[in-house]
Amino acid sequence: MSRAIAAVQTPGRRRRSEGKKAAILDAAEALFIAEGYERASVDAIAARAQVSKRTVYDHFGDKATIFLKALERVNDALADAVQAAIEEELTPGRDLREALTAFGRRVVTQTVPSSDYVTFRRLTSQHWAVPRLAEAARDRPERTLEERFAALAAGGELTAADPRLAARHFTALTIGLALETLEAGGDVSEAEIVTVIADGVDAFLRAYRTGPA
Amino acid sequence: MSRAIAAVQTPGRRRRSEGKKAAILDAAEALFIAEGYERASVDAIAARAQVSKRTVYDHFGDKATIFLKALERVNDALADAVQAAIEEELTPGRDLREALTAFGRRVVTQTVPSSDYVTFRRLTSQHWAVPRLAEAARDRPERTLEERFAALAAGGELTAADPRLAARHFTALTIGLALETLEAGGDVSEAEIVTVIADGVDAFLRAYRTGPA
DNA sequence: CAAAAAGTACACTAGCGAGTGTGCTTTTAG
DNA sequence: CTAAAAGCACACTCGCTAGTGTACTTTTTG
Repeated sequence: MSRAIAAVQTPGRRRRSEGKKAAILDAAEALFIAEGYERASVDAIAARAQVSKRTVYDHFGDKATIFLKALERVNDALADAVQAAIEEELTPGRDLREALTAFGRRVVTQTVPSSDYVTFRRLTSQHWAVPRLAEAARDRPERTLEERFAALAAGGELTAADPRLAARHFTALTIGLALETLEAGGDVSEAEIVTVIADGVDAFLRAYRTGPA
Repeated sequence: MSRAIAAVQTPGRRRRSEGKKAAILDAAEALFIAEGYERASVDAIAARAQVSKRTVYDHFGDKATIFLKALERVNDALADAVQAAIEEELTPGRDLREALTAFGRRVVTQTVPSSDYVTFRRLTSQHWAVPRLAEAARDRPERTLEERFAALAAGGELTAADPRLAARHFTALTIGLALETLEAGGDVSEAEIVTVIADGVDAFLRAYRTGPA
C-alpha cells in the first residue's frame, strides 16, 4: 500500500506551509473587512484560520505585515479581474453601450465582492500610510481602461480628446455610483445595480459619444 | 470697575458648560479624523480640549457617545454649508456652467475641509452601525440639489427627466472626483481641484444640457 | 457669605491585545 | 528509522485604554 499515490495527501513541506499562509491571509482579509484593523485581533485571525497564534507570528512577524500582505493579495486580485473584464468585455467590434454596460456590471458584481474591496481600501487610507501600494493598484486598471478608451476614440466611437479623463468620468458615473449605492443601503438588489450602471452609461454616452462637433 | 461688562467674562454656569462641551467635541473631531476611532484615546481628547478626563465622562458618558455627538455636529455643519452653497451659487438667472462650477468648487474647498468630512464619514461606515445618521445627512443636501435641478429643467436649461439622477451624476463627476483626488495625493493644488471640477461640469453639461431632443 | 454647580487631579480597576518563549507533537524527507 | 521542518498549546509580559471613585478647588448665583 505504500505507493506514490500518497503524494496527493501529502503536499510537501513547502506546499503545506503555503497553504497555512494562504489560510491566514484569507482569515485576515475577512476579519479586517468585517471589523477593521484594530478590532481584528491576531488571536481571532489565528482562530479563524484554524492555526495557532504562534504559526501566524512565525509566518508574518507582526500584525502590520499580515495586513500588508493581505492588502497586496486583494489589490492584485482586483487588478487582474478588472484587466480581464476590460479585455473580455470592451472588445472592438461590440456595440458600445452594451460593452460598457457589461463591463461596469461585471466589475461591480463579479470579481471580488468589490464593495469588500472598497472597505479594505478604506482601512488603508486610514492613516496607515501603506506607501503607495493601494494607489499603484488603482493605477493599473485605470491605465488599461484609458488605453482602451483611446482606442475607441481613434476608432471614431468616442469623442475623447483626453482618454484618461473619459475613463475617470466613466468610472465615476457607473462603478463609483454603484459602489456608493452598495455601501449605503444594506439590501440592494442586483437589478438596482444594473439600473445604476445603465443610467451611468447613458449619461456617459451622451457626454462622450461622437456627435455634433 | 465692577460693571456689567463682566458678563462678557463670566458666561454663566450654563454657557461655560456648553463651552467645555464644544471644546471636547472639537478635540474629538480632530483626533478621530487624525487617528481613527480606536487610536484616539479619551485621555488624548481630554488633554487636547484642555479639560479633565472626568469632565469628558461627566458630559458624555462614554466614548461612543462622544463620537456620535461629534459626528452629528459635522454632519449638520456640512449639510448647512451645502445647502447655503446651493442657495447662493445655483441662482436662477446665472450662467449655468459658471454657477455649477462655482458650486462644486465651493463645496469641495470651502465648507468644512470636505476631505476631513469624508474621512470622518468613513469611520462611521466602519461597521460602527451609527444608525442612519450619516445617511440622513447625505440625503438632505442631495434632495435640495435635486429640487434645484428640477427647477433648472423646468426652466429649460437642462434636459433632466430624472432630476435626482442628474444630481447624482453631477455630484459624481465633480465633487466625487475632486474628493478622490484630494485623498489620493497628499499635495494637491487648488488649481488641480478647479480643473477637475471644470472638467466634470463640462461632461455634465454635454450629457444634460438641453440640446438635440 | 454660603451653597451648589462645575471642574480638576489623581489613583485605581479591569480587561484586552500584541508579541515572546518554550517544550511538545506531527509531518516530511532522505 | 531519524532528523529536521512545521506547527501547536500555553503561559506569560507589558503596555495601553475605558471607565470609576473621591476628595479638593474654582466659579457662579442668590
